[in-house]
Amino acid sequence: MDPDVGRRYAQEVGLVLAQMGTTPAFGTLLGWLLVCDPPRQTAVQIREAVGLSKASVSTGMRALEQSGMVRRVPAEGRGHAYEIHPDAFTRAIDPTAKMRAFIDVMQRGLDLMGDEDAPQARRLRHTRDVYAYMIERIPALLDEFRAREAREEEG
Amino acid sequence: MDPDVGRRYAQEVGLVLAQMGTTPAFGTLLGWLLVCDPPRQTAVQIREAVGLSKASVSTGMRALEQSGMVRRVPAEGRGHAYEIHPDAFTRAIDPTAKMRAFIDVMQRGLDLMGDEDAPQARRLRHTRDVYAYMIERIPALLDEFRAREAREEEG
DNA sequence: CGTAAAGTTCAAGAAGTACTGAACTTTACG
DNA sequence: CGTAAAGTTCAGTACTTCTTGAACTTTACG
Repeated sequence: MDPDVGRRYAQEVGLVLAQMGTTPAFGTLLGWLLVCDPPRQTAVQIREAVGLSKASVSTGMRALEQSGMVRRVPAEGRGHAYEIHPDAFTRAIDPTAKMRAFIDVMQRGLDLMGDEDAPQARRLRHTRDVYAYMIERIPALLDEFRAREAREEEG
Repeated sequence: MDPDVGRRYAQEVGLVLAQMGTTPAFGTLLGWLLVCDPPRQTAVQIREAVGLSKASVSTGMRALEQSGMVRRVPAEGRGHAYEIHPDAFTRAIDPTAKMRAFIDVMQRGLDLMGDEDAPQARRLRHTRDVYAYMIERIPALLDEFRAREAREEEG
């Protein structure tokens, strides 16, 4: 991929991720690691590729590391390189996070009301229960996908 | 529920929703409509309850209406009242929205690469496919929940 | 049909946040 | 072991975005 195209794509990913609450820089770095060639790159390479400051690369890469999406690997010469985890998104970006937050705030409302079975609690109960059900079922879906993926790689 | 407790709870909901990209005022209004008694309230009542300006209530309620979470109902006397839809959250807050955004940006990366089967495209492909699979299966989960809910109301 | 309440719109101020330059610490080559 | 590259930290700046007061339009009661 053309380096210029890659840089712009990384920024696109940055925008998408930013709309989900990360900083643009965080998403840009992730976007670059998603498409870069070779897949392992040093901070200096990344910096030159995406055009962020040394400070932003340092802070952003640490956040990516802590979130478990990216890992450090030894590099020849000085410093170290970074590599995105193959299924970084499924590992770190929990699609049920939003639902959990809803469940929590609904439950808190029910606690404040005191009587969970009161008619006025219905609005809160319904929302809590829908999301609780979804979250309960989603892990099985992920397992199914992994099984299907494994089957395809054999066959 | 104590009016003061209700107001503070509405603000809590506002904070939770704000972390998902809405304005705090939007979430606060929604939070109030979740727990208020009576469930139908005029803009003036809402304004007094949550302590937002007339302007914020007006703008916020319109957004809630357009998102389909809240509907206007005729009020006695002047003006009109608002009422939250029983399953406002499941209707309007699509838990797959985030996944769709990821699928789109992964696909765009694959398009830029040209060759979808290239080894360097693997990182993009994997993420796209996981989320596509999840989205495909989630509607069935919602149906299951509704069926279960209907069964419980009979029994 | 006049008037006051209800509702809308928008410019301006306030508040929060992300990026970076610069100073500092750590690392490792020669 | 000196030095230069690599990496970290943080205060300041630039930017975006939410809220609101105020002026305006619409509604409906008397």
